[in-house]
Amino acid sequence: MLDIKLIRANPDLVKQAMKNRNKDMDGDIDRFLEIDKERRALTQQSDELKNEQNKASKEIPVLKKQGADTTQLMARMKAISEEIKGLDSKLSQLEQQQQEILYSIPNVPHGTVPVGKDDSDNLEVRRIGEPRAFDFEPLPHWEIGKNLNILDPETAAKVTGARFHFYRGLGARLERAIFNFYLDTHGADGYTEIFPPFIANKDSMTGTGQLPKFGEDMFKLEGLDYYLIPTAEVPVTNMHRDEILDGATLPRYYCAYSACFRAEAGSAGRDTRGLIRQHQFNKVELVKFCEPEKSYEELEDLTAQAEKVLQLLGLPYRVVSLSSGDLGFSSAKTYDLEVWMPSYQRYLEISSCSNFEDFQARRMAVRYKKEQGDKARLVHTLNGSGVAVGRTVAAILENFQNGDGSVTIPKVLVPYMGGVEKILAK
RNA sequence: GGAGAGGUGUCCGAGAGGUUUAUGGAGCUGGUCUUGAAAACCAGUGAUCCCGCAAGGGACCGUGGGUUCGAAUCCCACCCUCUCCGCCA
Repeated sequence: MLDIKLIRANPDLVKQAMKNRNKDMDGDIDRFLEIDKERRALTQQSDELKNEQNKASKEIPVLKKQGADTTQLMARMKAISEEIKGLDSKLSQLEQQQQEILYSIPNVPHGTVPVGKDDSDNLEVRRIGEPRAFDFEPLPHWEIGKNLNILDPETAAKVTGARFHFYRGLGARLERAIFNFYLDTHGADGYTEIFPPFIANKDSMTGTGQLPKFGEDMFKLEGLDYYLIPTAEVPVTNMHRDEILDGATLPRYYCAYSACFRAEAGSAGRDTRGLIRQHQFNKVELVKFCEPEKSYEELEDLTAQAEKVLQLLGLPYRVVSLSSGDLGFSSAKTYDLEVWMPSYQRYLEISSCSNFEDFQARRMAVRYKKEQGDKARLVHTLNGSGVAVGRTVAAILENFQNGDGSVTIPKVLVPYMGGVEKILAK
């Protein structure tokens, strides 16, 4: 949610920012400003009447004690009370309309974000590692998984439906090894480990920006205002909703494992094979709360933290800065980490690290005070995948496959695999 | 799931239709006293949000409705916490 004052003071800046996102919102913004004007005028009227009402409420008992007749005054107050009721109901209507528009406006991209229409305008920032030259024909991970009997989408289709997987044996163990390795690595670097609920309520989903706009991408529990979380970002960021944090405790770093659930109504037909696009997948998420002045420094640091695990695994990847047209709704700036996938013959997103500035904090009312007695200010929130686990399995299977059909386990994972160094072909 | 109790400012805690635009503590800030500290005493402060250049005004006692000239206080619905019982990993 943007600052109303920013829209009021700088409507053209916001309009241009939306155009950079490929969204013409001129009409919405103009309507927003009209409502704002009317709302403020009515607020003033209502406040004046309430002032009169408050004064009368104090006079009436005094007059009564003196034995004076208050019927005439009370009759007049009755009329004022009706008038206030009318104004306030009109006001709450206006507020709701204004809120609706406000919730539909995405964040303003940061000045360093490349302006562009979609992912083809994303800017490659750096490339780490070399895609491997195979001396045999590499297989896609779903075939490797089938050959090694460690990935089983068919049984999952029977038990649940399309876009779910059973992992079996060393495959299941590999999944578990990866997120344990991620948690340990981030934990050692100062991120407090969190194990969150996998279900969150409507207020939380609104706080991080999934609602009201993207409800159809989520699984909602029948008859309840509860949703399966699409990412641990939701419960972890909402931990501090409606709180005023002590500035001395900032920045705060959290890491959390969770299963993630995505309905992804619009993605039918894409990446239908393998682990790339599932309704349920595992992810370790990094979340930060910090002072506004530090958030871009923290974004670089957060991105480096996510990169660290890819480097330790030895996976080749690149970092891209998303263009204004490809940026997520709540984000002011995002770096994607893309891992090399031999079967796709290109880099594929495995992590997304974003600075939301105060966009989420304003929705959630997360503030801080640097010193006691200071005015409360909104924090900046950031998060990034550190990183997606299912896609890591896919990347490991493909990048570290051998000519004999086996897959070599990266050294850092061997202890987590109970000493297993290779998954051998049957 | 059943029964009971309760949600008030940073914390504890009063208040049960009208001089409460929330009593009183604790805390915090400053001071007196003291070699220094503690204690005691004095004064100040009292969350947060909205409108306004300001003066000022308004909102806020779990949330949302309602009754009333007037609601923390009465009524209705919902949410949450605690205790006991049941069930369960």
